[in-house]
Amino acid sequence: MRVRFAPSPTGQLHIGGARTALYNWLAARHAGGRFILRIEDTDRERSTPENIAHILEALRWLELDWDEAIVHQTDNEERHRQVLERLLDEGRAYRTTATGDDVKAWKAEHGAGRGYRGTPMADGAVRLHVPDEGATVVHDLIRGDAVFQHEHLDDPVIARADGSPLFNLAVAIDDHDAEITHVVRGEDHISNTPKQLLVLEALGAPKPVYAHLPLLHGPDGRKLSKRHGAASVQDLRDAGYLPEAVRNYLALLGWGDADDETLIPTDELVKRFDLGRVSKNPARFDEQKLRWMNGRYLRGLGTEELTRRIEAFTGRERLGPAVAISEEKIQTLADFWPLAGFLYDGPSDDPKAREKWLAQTGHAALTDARLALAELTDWSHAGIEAALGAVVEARAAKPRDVYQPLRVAVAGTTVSPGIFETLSVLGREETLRRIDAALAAAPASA
RNA sequence: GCCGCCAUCGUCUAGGGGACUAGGACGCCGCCCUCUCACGGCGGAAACCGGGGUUCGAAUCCCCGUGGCGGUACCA
Repeated sequence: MRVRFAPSPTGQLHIGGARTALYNWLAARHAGGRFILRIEDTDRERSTPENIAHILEALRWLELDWDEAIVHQTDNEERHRQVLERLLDEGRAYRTTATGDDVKAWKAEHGAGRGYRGTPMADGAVRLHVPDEGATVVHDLIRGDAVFQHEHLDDPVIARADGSPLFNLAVAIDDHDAEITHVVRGEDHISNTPKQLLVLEALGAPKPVYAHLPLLHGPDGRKLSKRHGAASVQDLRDAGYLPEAVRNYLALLGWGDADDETLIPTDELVKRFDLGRVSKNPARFDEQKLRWMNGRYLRGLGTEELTRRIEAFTGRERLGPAVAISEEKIQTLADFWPLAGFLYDGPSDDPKAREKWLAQTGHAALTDARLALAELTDWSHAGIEAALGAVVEARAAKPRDVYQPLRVAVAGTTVSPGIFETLSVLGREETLRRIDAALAAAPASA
């Protein structure tokens, strides 16, 4: 099996494109085949080196490795032109200056469902002759056979008037030259397929098997865009998702096997993946499920590895202790700093929290807690818990009435890792300093 | 308009004529755990687009309708 992922570098790698790449990669790895990367840069207006770099970066981040030298479609232009000449010489293609309006006019005369047939001219764009009789059948692993009656098909334009090859010509030739056996791509290409098949046929080339993937939509069923939050692989990375979680989630967006498992590590995905089991209906990208899944992967990493990832993500160092006490509370790498950053950068400022928890009884409870902590000799999770437990008991208070003021004093907010863990990581000195600052800022009389 | 693809809980899906009182996962709701937020555990609500066939029997097969999507470029 030889498959290819052939993005056109007109922007960042979108999530839909990432899934297409993943399915190609999974199919190749599953079969022990080859995964080839081809950049379709024949659209010179929109294809830029920056965009190519973005795509490669995204694929590397996803850890989808390709097996052969990257093919740039523009590098094959000579070959495309040669084939074009041959097609023209053999009378399988012709030139015509007919414009879109001409085609429309032609159809008004011959019927809307009738495929356009032009008259050969001395110059103009090149169109491929489509026979009037018969049909081209697309054999699709996912959908079965799709039949395209030739009478409905327009003679497709395969090159510009200047002889530069167009998409449907270039793709067919490149797939053939690269000996691609399975073309796995988005469903939006399904109606291009008969055109490419016709080119292949004119060339006398063998035909690959196709697998047209259902499209990916946003949560509202519309085209996925930045409006929905993450739309590109870069967005996903910046949002703190793990590549292994993204692979797992994307694999399940449009594919599932009989086992019904949800958490499937990549090596297992490779073992189970089957193009024939890809779903036919379009899927919506639902970030909630990705978040959940990412949390599971994140917690499965182990504290040490998770710390490395969070340090790389935040650009901060020595986060180990904070990561250890935050692990079970975060879903993404990006969740960490808002939750535990106060340990390093000082309490955040939440006036509402201070108002609610540091006035009157809160102030008194905090004062008692400070006393107990100041004399505590065993500054450990257990020691802190025992000391504060005694304060709760002595005040005949609810635990939260002692712990929340403390939390607000050291973290500045009402949400943080466990209070005993937090204090033990913070250390006695820093803890007392923060309590004093909180006490001073919110006098008991206030 | 024309050509084509698709149609199971809100979402992703399992289901390939009887095993379906339609299963799982996310999300949602409730309970438990609990110092906050989470994590975890337990339980619950929630779907076969409509109509015709075929068949002893249809979520599963066929047809029609409806709806959604894609294509319809001298873009890819």
